[in-house]
Amino acid sequence: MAQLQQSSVRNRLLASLSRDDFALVQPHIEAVTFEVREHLFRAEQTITHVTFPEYGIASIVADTEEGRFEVGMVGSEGLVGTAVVLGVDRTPHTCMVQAAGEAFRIGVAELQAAMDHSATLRALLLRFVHTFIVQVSQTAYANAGYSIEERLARWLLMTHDRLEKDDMPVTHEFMSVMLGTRRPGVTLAVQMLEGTGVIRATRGHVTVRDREKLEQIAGQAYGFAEKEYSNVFQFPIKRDR
Amino acid sequence: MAQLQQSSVRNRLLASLSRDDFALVQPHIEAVTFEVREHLFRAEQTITHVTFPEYGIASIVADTEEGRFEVGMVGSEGLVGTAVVLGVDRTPHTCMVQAAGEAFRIGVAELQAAMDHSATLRALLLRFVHTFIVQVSQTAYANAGYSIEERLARWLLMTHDRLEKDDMPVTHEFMSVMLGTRRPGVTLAVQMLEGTGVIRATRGHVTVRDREKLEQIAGQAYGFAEKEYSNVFQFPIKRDR
DNA sequence: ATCCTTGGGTACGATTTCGAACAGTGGGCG
DNA sequence: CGCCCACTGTTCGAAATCGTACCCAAGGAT
Repeated sequence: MAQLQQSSVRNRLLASLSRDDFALVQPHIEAVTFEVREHLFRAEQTITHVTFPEYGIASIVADTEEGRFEVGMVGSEGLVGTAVVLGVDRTPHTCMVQAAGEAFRIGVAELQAAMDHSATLRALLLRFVHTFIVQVSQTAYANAGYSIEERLARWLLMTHDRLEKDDMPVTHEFMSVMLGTRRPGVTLAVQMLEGTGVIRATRGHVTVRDREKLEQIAGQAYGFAEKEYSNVFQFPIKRDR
Repeated sequence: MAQLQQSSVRNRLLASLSRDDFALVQPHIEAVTFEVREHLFRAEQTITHVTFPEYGIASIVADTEEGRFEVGMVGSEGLVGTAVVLGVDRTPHTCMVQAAGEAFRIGVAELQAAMDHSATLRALLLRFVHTFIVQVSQTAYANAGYSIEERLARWLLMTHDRLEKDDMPVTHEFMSVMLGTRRPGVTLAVQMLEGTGVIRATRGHVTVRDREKLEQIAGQAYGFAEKEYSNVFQFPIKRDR
């Protein structure tokens, strides 16, 4: 494979590395593609790689005896495998692909070595972990006090932030798992959102039509994690396009 | 002040440090006491210290325009100020004392320097951050799918884990803020728990009487964060006593 | 063109929680 | 000793969500 050029990297973290830090990890990076429903790692299994998405979205879900539900999502703004960055090579969480895409990944040992070697690399990755904690805590907040419609609005916004198109291929069933509610509840919420014209829904697809109004509907359920990300990194989660 | 001996430290993280790592931070440690409702740091304000509780409990709460609610709690098993450990000196969260106690604390710059210097110190503190992420994600999980009674049971268990006595000084009002529900809902939940004999409630106090049954009531809402902690550290959150 | 699987729409009673009052009451304080 | 107030108990209608079931429709597969 031709040597990877940093300038062609879309992932915000990799793209933000200093020249030296990029040179440190570059030899160990490999390009991969991932498909919907694929698992990047499973609960309680040893994690082998840390993944930096280029396109697509990965969901971090908690697996319990009573089903799974989403605690966070990561696209090209971040990395998958925060546990590894924190020095733990397994976690009770599972990582599942929510939207197919491409990514760069690096082996656990190689990343650990690079992080031990470079304080600036370490600092960058740890700052992302901080923003991820805020994201998870906002999930907790949204689950505690917001209606299904508001939480769905939040989820659609977060997905929209991480995709290039306004059209997202998702089913009601899938969204109900992500939100931790029943499927008919999602159907009603979708209809309400569609009624106000902020989205259009067809079989297996949701299209965002009025993002601003969608943010109004989501209210405080959406926003503070995204604000924290841009505070910490000086650029927003959602890229201009 | 007489030189602090590691052997007399109760905080699990400080106590787990290697002799060398402890010597590294020891000169910068100062002992403090904290009172109920005191703030260790406030949302969006610069954090000056990282705190290692010896006794008592700190709550990490998210502050929003529509009130606050708890995303996690920390006692002598951990540290307060994960953002600093991750290289960020402010956060959108607020830290409030839930149960009065004592703690050791260290200035941000001194801790940063020590962490830069010692990979093993860094590794220990980062492992705690990992367990904290799992705790927050379990809060998200509990909020999504469990009744007030179950969530209250979880909260009481978590508090019980971090106190030395079975008696906790808390009001319904306080618990309702922590859980993000209305106060009368807590009153009902308390009565239900009291009815089955697992707790005894008096004005401003809750006493745990049957911890095992309380765990049964909490079900999956409690447990996986605690399991992860003991996985990572090889000792449980709750100390024998 | 037809089948059949998957996804979406609907219904309905049961249950939980909300929102907003208002009424007791324990115990510290003057 | 009695007042006062924070804390607890209770009520009630409204709203949201649940649990469960059944039917319809789209669109790929054969």
